[in-house]
Amino acid sequence: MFRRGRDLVQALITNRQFFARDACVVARDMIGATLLVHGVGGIVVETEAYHANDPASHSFCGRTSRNSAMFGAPGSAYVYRSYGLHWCLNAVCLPGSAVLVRAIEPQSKLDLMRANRGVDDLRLLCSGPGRLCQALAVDASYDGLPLDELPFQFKLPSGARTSSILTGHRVGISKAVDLEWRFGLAGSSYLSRKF
DNA sequence: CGTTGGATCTTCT
DNA sequence: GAAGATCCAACGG
Repeated sequence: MFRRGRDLVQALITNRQFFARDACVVARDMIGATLLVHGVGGIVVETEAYHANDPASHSFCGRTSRNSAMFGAPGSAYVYRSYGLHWCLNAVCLPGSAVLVRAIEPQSKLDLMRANRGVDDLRLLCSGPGRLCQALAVDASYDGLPLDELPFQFKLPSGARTSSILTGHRVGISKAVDLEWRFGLAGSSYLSRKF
């Protein structure tokens, strides 16, 4: 009993420590981790880092009601609407910085994801920030929630990393376009686009 | 293959 | 009023 509780606290501390670092480092380290929402999800295969003093970041011009979750606790979710249609899910790192989760390899509750997306092809379920939010049914009501508590589950891969990480330019931005802050799992069939 | 335009909301000018 | 961390269907070559 005591042991269980102690391990739980330990896990929460390490989880918070994991996110309370440079967003680029966190973005790279998140590749291969398992992310679930209500048990739906899979393995993170593509991420992008956004810094507090990064012209491409929502937080660059300071705190607003939309981006306030970016200034919350490290390890919490920042969810925003993109192009008026899609939701995008981020993991908050140091204050004002975050990692955009761009693609997931579907693993858990595939049929639920298919139903949420209205698509059968596994490769089209979570390969893109808007797609994965639709597949995992993430919307504004998840903004600010901690990723290490239900309905979220976030687990780092156990053991040493076996596959290599791709690096590239971030997608769909017009500022700070030269930075290579996009990361992906080499060889994955579930990336949103080529590197 | 590649390109284009429409859907539709939030923020800032 | 314009632009945006997007997606998809409809084109054209």
